Amino acid sequence: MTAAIPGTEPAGGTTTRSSAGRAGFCFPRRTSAEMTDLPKAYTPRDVEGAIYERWLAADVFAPDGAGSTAEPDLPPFTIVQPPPNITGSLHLGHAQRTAVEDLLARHSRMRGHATLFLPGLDHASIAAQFVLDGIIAREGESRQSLGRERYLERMHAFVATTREVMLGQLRRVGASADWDRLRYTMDDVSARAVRTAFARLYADGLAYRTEALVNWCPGCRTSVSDLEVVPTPETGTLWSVRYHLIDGPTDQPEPDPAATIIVATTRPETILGDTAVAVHPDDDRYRSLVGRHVRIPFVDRDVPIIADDVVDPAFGTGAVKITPAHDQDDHATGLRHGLAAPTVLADDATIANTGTTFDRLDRYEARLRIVAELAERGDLAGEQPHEMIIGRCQRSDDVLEPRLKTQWFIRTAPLAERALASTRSGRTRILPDRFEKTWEHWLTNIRDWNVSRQLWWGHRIPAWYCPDGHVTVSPDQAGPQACDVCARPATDLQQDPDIFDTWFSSGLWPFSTLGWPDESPDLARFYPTSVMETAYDIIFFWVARMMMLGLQLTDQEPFHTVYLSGLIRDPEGRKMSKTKGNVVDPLSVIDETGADALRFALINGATPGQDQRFGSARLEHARNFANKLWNATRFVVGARPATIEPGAERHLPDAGHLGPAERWMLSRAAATVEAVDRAMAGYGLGEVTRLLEEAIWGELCDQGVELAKVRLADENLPPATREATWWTLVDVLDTYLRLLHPVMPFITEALWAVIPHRASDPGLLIVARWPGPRVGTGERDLASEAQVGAVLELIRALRNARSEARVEPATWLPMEVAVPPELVATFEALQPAIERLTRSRPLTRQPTREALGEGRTGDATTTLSVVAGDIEARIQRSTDSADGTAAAADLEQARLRRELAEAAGWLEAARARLSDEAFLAKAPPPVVAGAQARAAELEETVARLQDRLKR
RNA sequence: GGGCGGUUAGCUCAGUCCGGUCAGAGCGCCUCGUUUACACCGAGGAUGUCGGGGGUUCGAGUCCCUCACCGCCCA
Repeated sequence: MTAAIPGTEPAGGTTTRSSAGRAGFCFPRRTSAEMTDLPKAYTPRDVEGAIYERWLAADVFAPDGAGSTAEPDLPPFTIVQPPPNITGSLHLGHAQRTAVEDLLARHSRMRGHATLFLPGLDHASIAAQFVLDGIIAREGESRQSLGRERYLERMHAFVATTREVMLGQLRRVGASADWDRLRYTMDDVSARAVRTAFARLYADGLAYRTEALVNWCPGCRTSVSDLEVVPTPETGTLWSVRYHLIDGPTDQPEPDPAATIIVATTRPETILGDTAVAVHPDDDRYRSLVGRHVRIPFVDRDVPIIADDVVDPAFGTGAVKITPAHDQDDHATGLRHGLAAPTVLADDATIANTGTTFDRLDRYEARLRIVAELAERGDLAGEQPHEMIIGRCQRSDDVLEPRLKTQWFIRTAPLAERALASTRSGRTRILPDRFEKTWEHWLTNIRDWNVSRQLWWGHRIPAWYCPDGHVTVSPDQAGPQACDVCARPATDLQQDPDIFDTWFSSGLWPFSTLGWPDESPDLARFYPTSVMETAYDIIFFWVARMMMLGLQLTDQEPFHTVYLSGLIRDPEGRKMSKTKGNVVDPLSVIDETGADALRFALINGATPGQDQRFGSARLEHARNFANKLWNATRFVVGARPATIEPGAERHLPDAGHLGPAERWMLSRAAATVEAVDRAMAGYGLGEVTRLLEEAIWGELCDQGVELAKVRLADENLPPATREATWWTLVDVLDTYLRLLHPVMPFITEALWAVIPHRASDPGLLIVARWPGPRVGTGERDLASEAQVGAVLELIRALRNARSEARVEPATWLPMEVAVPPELVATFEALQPAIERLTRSRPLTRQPTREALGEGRTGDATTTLSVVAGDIEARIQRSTDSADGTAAAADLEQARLRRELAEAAGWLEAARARLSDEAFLAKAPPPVVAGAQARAAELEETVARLQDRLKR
């Protein structure tokens, strides 16, 4: 079995085993000499690309791929990726979400579920147009100058390039997605789903077309939904304008210069569209004026003074102008009072159709001119700064205009009701659950959803209008044959020029990706999906609409769990944004530290729904952890006893030859499996990484390996003993590589390839089994954990004492130790390791504490006393060196006094507790017993320390 | 105005659901150290009245009330 292929080579190496399923994508087995040729430091760059290629070649991503090891009896697991916008490149937030999704997918795959991680991209109509408009503007072109057809050609070319960039990024992050099922919100299947969905909603009376006040963005030249309005506090001006009264609408040619009513407004330019002045019905100041009329300046329109409850008498003068076509509240007032609603703003927010000299002026310029002219006429009664909230466009930041438009709306009330029922009943669960409150509030107050967009890039609304105004909605790609109402031929019909809000196709995503509206095999098998992962800031855009449309159109919850990630912020806690210049490119991070480190760093700090700051410290820590794991594996692989053949098939360590340290390691690994399973079950992903870091770095590397080294190096031990130790290390390492794989897929796959496997293992870790009953590390062994734990505690205490006494770390000193009977066997078995780790030689075990010899080597000035639990030890300092000076004795005395003070403090607290009769009477017995045991232990420790200090 | 989250070691954060060795981790800092896996390392150390106040309880970062500050969402 020779395979002199460097570890960094991609696929193509020989395999040592011949199971048909794994041939061709197995890492080459190497001889011992070659194994230790693993580079000293982990260089992700050298392995990640090759490993990803290997996964692809093995066809392990797809639930039904050739390399799949899914068990047919288990239900499938589906996670449909919320598609990122195709407008450019992925940012850290995308990387984080992909890491979480991929983690869930890999975990489920290893547990034997047929796992579909379905990737996709979103056409993002308004966002994409915004980006493309910027690009063509630099070429001196515009949407209008190109025309719809050429504009869309440009768009297709643009997204063709960004698409490849983004898919490349997803692969670099390590997404184990089924690329053959890659979907795009503008592909043919999605288009058909959109048409069908809309036609069904229309047929069910849930889609309707009406003239209504919409949020209009003059920059984007389209309406936007309520969700896309960003309320922005600004300091504006509140102008007071004098309106002149006339006796009636027609009978008085000129207003009375003396009789006026003063209205307050922040938007003087909309005066041109005023159709009333409103006051509160109970406002005595104006009671007599209600029913009279005023003449609107510039347009000379005579309008009534009306009384309405919505007017706040405390606002401004208590009288307000009413502009139904350009203000949400005024619109409602206008409807109540049957007022006309003349539109005075064009799509680009210039003044229009007023017949005044202000026509074609921009809204802000018109405002200034109007204010100036009012002042000139003496009708400006005052102006003052005014704090207000104005709506801006989420995309372009333009100030939005309420405008009357005829558009399509989705009736949300019945849909929201079903979505609420799902979460209330627990059929769909939102994590963290506090977001269910937000969810409730939003869905109970939801308004109808405006889905028309006056854009070009997106799904065209499949509605046709005949010259008589009849509406025909058709799901057919070719459109209707004839008008549904009057049967006019299709040639007489005009399709609605508008497209759908992007989020309409997003709402269909969990099932349109699986073939809906067809009853496709994928839909039958993978729908409803399992988990929807997304950032909490788009719970309404995405999750709510998927739930509403999913329930309405498929009669099923589209997913049973919603996992809401927090947002990634910069080290100062600010949102990352291009304008702030604090965005981090995930690819540059991956280039520097590897995808695994990035993933670990992103998941390590993650608590569901909680934002996290991301900085280099976190990342370096993750990289160091990867390197630690790399080197631990390097050690294990290189430490193979000569009696084990290179490439030998893996088997469990021989129980008869296990020492305490081995049993401890196996038990700790079993404990970690349990803890990780618990954390995973609760989606505590950050907890998973913490557990694994502690188990791998804190236990296996810092303690397990250190204990094992001594046995492995001991030529006097029988081969079977050393073999058992090595197989233990292999077994534990194998377990941890499996547990860590969903978080750090590349390095674990690379390392797993160089440790021995069982015949039943597949050739790749990605499809190997998650540790558990079938592939476990055995049972917990609590006795071994406690005994070895006591010895580890002794080692810590000895090192501590030496360090505090400023003993040179390299100095070997004689030690005597008294060990309680129940620990003797463990102690003796670990004695060589204890000697080595504490630099104690010769180490003499005394039968009792009393036998610990003061008298043997001298007095207290040359002895360090160590008390660790039930074990007590004396380190004999050499009298012929500086260690034996009076200064050293002082240090020892000081150390003992400190330890005594600490123990005495604890003891005092414990006694106080036990002397509290209420505690004894009311606390549960186990707690009392625990307190008593602790007090006894502390008494013993205090006594021993006092004893040492007396001598 | 309503709702939610945060406030724990110099910094970044776990721990709060299910009250009793929970006062933790990493980074930073200090002291040592080239023991053949790893200096992307090891051994050791210092630092916190767990935001303030009140309450419940034998016992409270942990439960309740209240206040303050920071942030987010909704209106």
